[in-house]
Amino acid sequence: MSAPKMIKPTESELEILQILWTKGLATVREVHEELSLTKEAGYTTTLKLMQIMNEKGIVKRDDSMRTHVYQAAVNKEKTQKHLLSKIIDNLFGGSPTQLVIQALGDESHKASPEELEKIQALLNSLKK
Amino acid sequence: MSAPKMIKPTESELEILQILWTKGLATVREVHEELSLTKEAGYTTTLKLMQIMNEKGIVKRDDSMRTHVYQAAVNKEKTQKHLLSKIIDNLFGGSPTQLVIQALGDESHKASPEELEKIQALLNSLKK
DNA sequence: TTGGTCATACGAAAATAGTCGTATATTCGG
DNA sequence: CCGAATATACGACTATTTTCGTATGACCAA
Repeated sequence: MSAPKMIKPTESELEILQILWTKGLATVREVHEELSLTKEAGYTTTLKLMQIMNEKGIVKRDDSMRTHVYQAAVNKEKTQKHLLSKIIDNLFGGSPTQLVIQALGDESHKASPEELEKIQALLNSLKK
Repeated sequence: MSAPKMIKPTESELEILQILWTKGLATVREVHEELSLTKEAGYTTTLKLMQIMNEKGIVKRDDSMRTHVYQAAVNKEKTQKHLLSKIIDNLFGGSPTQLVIQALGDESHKASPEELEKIQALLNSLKK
C-alpha cells in the first residue's frame, strides 16, 4: 500500500512535507536542519514526527541503510487541492472566488507580473 | 479582554464563526441548529465551544437576558486574510499564485462566469 | 404550584498533537 | 580497541481540542 485514503496532515507534518517535496529525498537530519531555520525543536522531535508520518503512510522511507532516507508519499498537488477544498468550505463558505480575491490582495505575499500573467492565462481558459 | 492579538481559531471555531458572520447575531441554539445540518454534535458541545470562544475573545455575547446572544468579535476579512497567509506559507511555499491556480482549478468549487469577471477586474487593477 | 422544557455553568473524559528523555546500536577517527 | 558522535526506537509527558454528562436555575402552560 502506498497513498493514504484520507489526506490530513497536521501543521507540523505539512512543514516536513514542504521540505520533502522540495528535496525529493532527505534524511531526518537534513529535514531537521531545514526546519531549524524557522523553528525551534529537538532532533528527536523531528525524528518522531517523521516516524509517525511513515506509519500513517504520508512518507516512505528507505531503511536499508543505517541512516534512513525519506520521501513524500503523497502527491503535492493532490494534497494542496484537497486541503484547499476544505479551506474554501471552512473559511470562505464554499466560494473559491472569495479565497482568490483575498489571496491576490495579500500584502505580504505579492504576486509578480509574471505570476499575474499565469493567472490571467488560466482565467482565460476558464472563461471559455 | 477584547480583541485577541493572535487570531487562530480552531476548525470547530471556524465553523461557528462562519455562521456568526452570516447571521450577525445568534443564540447558541440557532448556531447549533445550523451546525446540525452538516455535523453531528450535542447541544452542550456547541455551547461549550462558544463559551470558550467568548473567553478567548473570538466572540462577544450579550448575557443580559436568559438566552445569551452571540456575535463574532473578529473581523471576517481580517481573519480570512490572516489564515490564508499562513496557508500560503505552510502549503504553497509562500506562493499565492500557486494557491490561486489550485483554487481556480478546483473541480468541486467551480466559479461562475460572474465570479470570474470579479477576479478579472481585480487582476486588471493589480496589473497596473 | 408544579412539572416539563430550555437555558447556562462546569468538570472531566476522550481524542489529537507535539515534545523530548533515554536506551541502544552503529560508525569512525586515532 | 575505545570513546565520541550520530542514528533509530520507544515510551511517556504536556498541551490543546473536542465531546458530553450532570447540576442548577428560569420560564411557562395548565
